Amino acid sequence: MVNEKGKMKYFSIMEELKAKIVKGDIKPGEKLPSENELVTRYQVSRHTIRKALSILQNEGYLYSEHGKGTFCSERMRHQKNSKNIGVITTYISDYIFPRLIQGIDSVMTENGYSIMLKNTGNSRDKEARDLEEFLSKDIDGLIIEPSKSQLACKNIHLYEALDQYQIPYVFIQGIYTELKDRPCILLDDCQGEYLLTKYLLELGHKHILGVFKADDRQGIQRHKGYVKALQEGGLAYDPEMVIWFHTEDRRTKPVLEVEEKIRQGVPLDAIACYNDQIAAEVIKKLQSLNIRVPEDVSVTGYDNSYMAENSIVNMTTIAHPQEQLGAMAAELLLEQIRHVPREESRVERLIQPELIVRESCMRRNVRI
Amino acid sequence: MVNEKGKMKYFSIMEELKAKIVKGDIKPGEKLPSENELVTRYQVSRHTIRKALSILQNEGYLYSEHGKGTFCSERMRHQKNSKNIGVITTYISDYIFPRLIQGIDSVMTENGYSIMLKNTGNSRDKEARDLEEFLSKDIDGLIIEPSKSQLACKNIHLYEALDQYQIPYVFIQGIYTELKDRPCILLDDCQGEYLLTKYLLELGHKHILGVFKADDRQGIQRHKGYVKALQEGGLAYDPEMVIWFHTEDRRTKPVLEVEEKIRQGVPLDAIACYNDQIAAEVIKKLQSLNIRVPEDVSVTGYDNSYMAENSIVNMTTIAHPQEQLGAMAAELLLEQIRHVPREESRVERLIQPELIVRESCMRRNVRI
DNA sequence: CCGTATTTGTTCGTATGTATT
DNA sequence: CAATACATACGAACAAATACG
Repeated sequence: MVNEKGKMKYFSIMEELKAKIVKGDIKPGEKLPSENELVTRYQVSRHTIRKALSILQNEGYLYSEHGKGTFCSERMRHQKNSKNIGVITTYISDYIFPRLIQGIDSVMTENGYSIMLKNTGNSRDKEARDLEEFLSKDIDGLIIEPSKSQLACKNIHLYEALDQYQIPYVFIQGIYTELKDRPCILLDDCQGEYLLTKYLLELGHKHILGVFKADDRQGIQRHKGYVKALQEGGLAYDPEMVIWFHTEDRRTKPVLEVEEKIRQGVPLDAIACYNDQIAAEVIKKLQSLNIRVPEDVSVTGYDNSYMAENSIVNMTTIAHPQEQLGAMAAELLLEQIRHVPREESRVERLIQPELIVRESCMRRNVRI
Repeated sequence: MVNEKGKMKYFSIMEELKAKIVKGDIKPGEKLPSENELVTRYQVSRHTIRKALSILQNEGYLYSEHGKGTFCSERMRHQKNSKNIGVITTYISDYIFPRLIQGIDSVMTENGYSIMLKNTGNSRDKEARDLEEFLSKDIDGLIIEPSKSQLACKNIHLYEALDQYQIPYVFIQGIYTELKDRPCILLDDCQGEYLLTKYLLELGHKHILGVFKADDRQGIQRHKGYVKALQEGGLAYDPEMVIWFHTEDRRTKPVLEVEEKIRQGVPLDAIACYNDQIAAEVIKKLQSLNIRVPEDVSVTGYDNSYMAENSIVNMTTIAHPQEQLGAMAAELLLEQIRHVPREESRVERLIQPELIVRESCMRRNVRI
């Protein structure tokens, strides 16, 4: 009772038709092939076709008229000027999120827009559901923080649907490689980690352990900056000195592997962490191992979050202008909504990082 | 193809079942006869029965479980069906807000709702604008954290408008006295501050300075608990030992007045602060005055926010189940949307506080 | 206006799959 | 394991609305 995709026939037919409608292959008001045509096309019974169609009718994608045919609903076309915009973030944490939203909100409220909020938990499937949800509602624009931005995007068709409906959207923090040309506000993460690593090198560190996230753009870029600084500093890049982690194991792997390296006796005098959160956990772990920060090991964070300023050891980190980022994204989206051409855009799209020096790093006395 | 009543078989069967549900002959949660039983009862084919049932399922009257049966829904059909709900908070800070929203979001998303977010900056005028905005949009319900909940409410007419449009709403954190009977999720702030103050008294403190917010319910309630504990402990309540502040001067007044009291030489061995944020600032100020916490002065916070755990001194505070509060508010709102009567409500509305003891308080040696 | 073909709507019968008890 | 109940699927027939020559 299952087809090759492991789903019910009526369900996959329904999905296929829905995708065509969402993408615009079937346009509002257009007549669908008759039930009998669909029967021969899909090689299923009429009953199965009718089941698929009835779902789409219930969801409002289709309507049918007795004796005439089945048609794509008009109501699926979006009325502009709902004065709503959507925001999709990865997490609703107390880490970056609040100030980001604050920045978006202040600009958007000022311009008379309301914000609809969704989050993905950094899951692609949830992102797809959120996008479909927003596509079915009336929004004038969308700000999206991509989920797992470094992996190939499965949701391209949904973004293409946004294009088709002329709903502008702006990426923040990261961008899918398949959608590189879309408007986007990024932090120069490569440069940021470069500054941090260079700073560590200048303090005389020789064995800098890197801890980076493998499944988002930020992680890859920060790693790049780390490598660049090492090479400029004349130190060989050693893959053994880098710990990679993913969203799923972020709470355990980084700290455990740092501990492992130390137990193995790997020489290290500094740890460059993916962000403040990881840095805070690493510092706690080091202290529990009776390793002092910064006296024995220097640690750097990233983002300049509250943790960087309110932890046991105040961290050297990179400023993350969270609120500004939100405000800039909002302004860029407003430009898109107002069809301001690229040349006239007044929104800077690459934010330059700024090194914040606090007390988590200390000069090493280098003996030769 | 018409029966004696001039209607389709499936249609009249559907109507007959619907009438039974509406009348109460079939009660919520009750199991319907199996499809085959209905087949023999109505003398129609199983397909016809399924067609009738599927309509009622789509309208939300019924749901069916594979292998178990078909059941009458708990929920009644909602007329408004935008599947949007509004949330109005006072601030979008990284203090309470993120986890609160997280709790609301997880419940609401699970039930197919989208969240529209607005914040007031604790301003009544902004709250009025937000309410008007939501009234003009299509929302099925509203969760509101009142702004300056202790002052007389100027926006009653807007809440009455919500009543008129039958848009249910739920208050969190506080409630306007004029709207006391409305559904609401509160923390027992009086009891919370009572626990803290009692704890301080048990540690032998005799001069407990209170710092409270004057313009919201929480501040007033916490002050009440503070007074209650003092009186039970046999200490006279001294208004001079309480610092009141408002939203507008929250960033400066509390710390300045604490400093002032100390310079005046007012004897004090403990400070009970309105929340962790104030406590953190007070601790910083005390340390800058070379007063040690907790050796010289004990300090308590409130909310058990990240600050309580990640500051220079880990604070004794009251747990604020932020995420749970959000989830409970969301569930209460769903009950309102589904017209669940008060007696059948399964949402607790007063959250009991829990004392979290950390290192910001220390026993005093009392000499007599 | 009529007749025919097309298209959706309703109904029945039958068989098999799968979850629950 | 068997019985029960819902889920999916195919086939067939006829009704009712519509389109078109």
